[in-house]
Amino acid sequence: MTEAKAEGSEPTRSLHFIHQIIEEDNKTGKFDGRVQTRFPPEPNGYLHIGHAKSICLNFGTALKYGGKCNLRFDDTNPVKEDIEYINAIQEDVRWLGFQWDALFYASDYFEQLYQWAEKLIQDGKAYVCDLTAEQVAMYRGGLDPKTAKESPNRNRSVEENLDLFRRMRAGEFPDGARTLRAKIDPRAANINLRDPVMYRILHATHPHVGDKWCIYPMYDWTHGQSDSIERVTHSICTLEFENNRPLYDWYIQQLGIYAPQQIEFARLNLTYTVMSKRKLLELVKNKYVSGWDDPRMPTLCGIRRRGYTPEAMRNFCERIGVSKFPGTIDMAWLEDAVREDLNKRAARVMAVLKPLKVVIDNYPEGQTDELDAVNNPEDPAAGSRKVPFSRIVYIERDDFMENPPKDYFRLAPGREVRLRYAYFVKCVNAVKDDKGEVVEVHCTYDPETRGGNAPPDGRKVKGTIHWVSVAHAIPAEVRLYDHLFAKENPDDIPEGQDYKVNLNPNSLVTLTDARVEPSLAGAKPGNRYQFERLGYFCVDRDTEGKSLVFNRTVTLRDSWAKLEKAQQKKK
RNA sequence: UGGGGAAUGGUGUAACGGUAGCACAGCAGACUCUGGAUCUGCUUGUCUAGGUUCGAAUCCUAGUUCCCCAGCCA
Repeated sequence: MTEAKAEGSEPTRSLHFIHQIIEEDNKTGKFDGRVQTRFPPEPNGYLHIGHAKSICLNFGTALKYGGKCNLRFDDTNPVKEDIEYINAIQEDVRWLGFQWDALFYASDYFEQLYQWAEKLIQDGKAYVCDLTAEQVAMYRGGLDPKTAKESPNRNRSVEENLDLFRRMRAGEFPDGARTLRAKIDPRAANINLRDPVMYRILHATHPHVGDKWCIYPMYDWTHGQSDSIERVTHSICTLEFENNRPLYDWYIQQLGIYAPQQIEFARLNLTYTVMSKRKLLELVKNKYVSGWDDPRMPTLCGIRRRGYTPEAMRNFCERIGVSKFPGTIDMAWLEDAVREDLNKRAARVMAVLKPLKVVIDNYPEGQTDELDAVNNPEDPAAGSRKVPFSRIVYIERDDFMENPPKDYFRLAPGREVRLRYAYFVKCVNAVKDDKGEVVEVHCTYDPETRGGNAPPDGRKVKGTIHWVSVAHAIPAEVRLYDHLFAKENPDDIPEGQDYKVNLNPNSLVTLTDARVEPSLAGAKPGNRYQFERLGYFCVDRDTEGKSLVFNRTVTLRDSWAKLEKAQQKKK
């Protein structure tokens, strides 16, 4: 190894293959050093985490190279698209933290596209076909070109084609009666080149251009030229469009217009969820979830409601990288990304999810203490607050065990623990109901441990648990979320079954009897907190007036839970 | 069956003929008023077989496996 690292030189961070291509293009002057990308969603559904990867890539690339990135709706199919989606998509892109240079609609180019179509007809490069959809499929043959044959209408005269096409536009024919097809090669090895359909007849109202058209261009006839019109340099898209690139190139070449460079990358797959728009729509429509923004959904509005931050999302997209390998990323990465972000910024508070009453026998009745609690140990500027303490407190049910294993550090008969920020308490006895369930625990406290400090005798406790004062606590509803699907790969299903058999029946557990510390009074929807020792939570939009509703964004890392699980496995 | 792509630890991603690195997960330990955070250490990898070369994840040849395409969807 030579002295590769010159002193003072920046360690060069490695570029993924797309940025390598761009830097190479900039070096050779292919696009005069210009970099322009775009995010081109179809407004037929809500954006999901997979789109976030594309958004971060496209907008991030423009930002990195001082270029432009537009938002363009590829709205070529009015029967599936809707203004609801157009609005939601814009909101989601903004939430992620990006601002487009221009907002376009592919439908803005419909007239230009139509003119270009007439030009191809004039040049003998397109023809009107009378075959039905089924017939077209049959004539096109299977994957093997040997089974293909050409359309009987392939050699119509230019005049007849032009006349028919104009009458298609004029609305003379019913839906599906005819199509305009590119005259390329009926027996091409690449099936996309076997005289693809350019226009279909669709008497439908378009969400953006209304009833202006009754013929609509196919995506393939629209996408490349739209990029060309906008002068996109690097047209970044997902792998499945590799097969279509030769077709886009053909159109651009026949038209003799500016040619962007298409680069394909692998779309994002995540464990324990589905990303297909069709499936997400089905989950919403058939009420498997409460809506597009159900916090269990991988939609951007869903994870937003769940409490994820845009910073965490962008960081996640940065970390997973960009390549052409269609792998699946472990959901744990996403969770790690939010934890990392929220750890630095979320205020710590105490909340008891499943309350168990603790009476401190030797604490004076009617007395209240105001104890200092740190708001965020990761951020001294966050300051501190007062938390009220009194004779009866709630602790977490899971923090008491009558017959605990050795490595259980929490409260148990005869054991002493620290109540966070308050006192050491020692369990005297537990009171049970007729069913044998512990309903109340009695403790004594040590006044010398006020503030949670160790007593003069140097006594130590292994566990510190959280609590709220019964007299001061605020009731709250807490929604605990888990993976939407019970299997890493929801599509891993038994013969003849459906992916929905893998839905996780415990993906939502609602706790209606939680208590939170009084400082949370007046918390607003969207506010994020760390409930100490439990996880990160945010105030849900269902919160109204006094009734607080929290969503669990993600649990804290829990080495005790891990231990428990491991021990259960041993048994 | 035709065409287009891709293969590096459990997962994802670097290395561009010269020490296989990073992150997540996992394991062990330190520290701790969160079994949190932080810190330290560890396990695990170049699809296979040949070849070129002083030297191959990288170049060549052959094979294997996986993904995508047969909408008037995008």
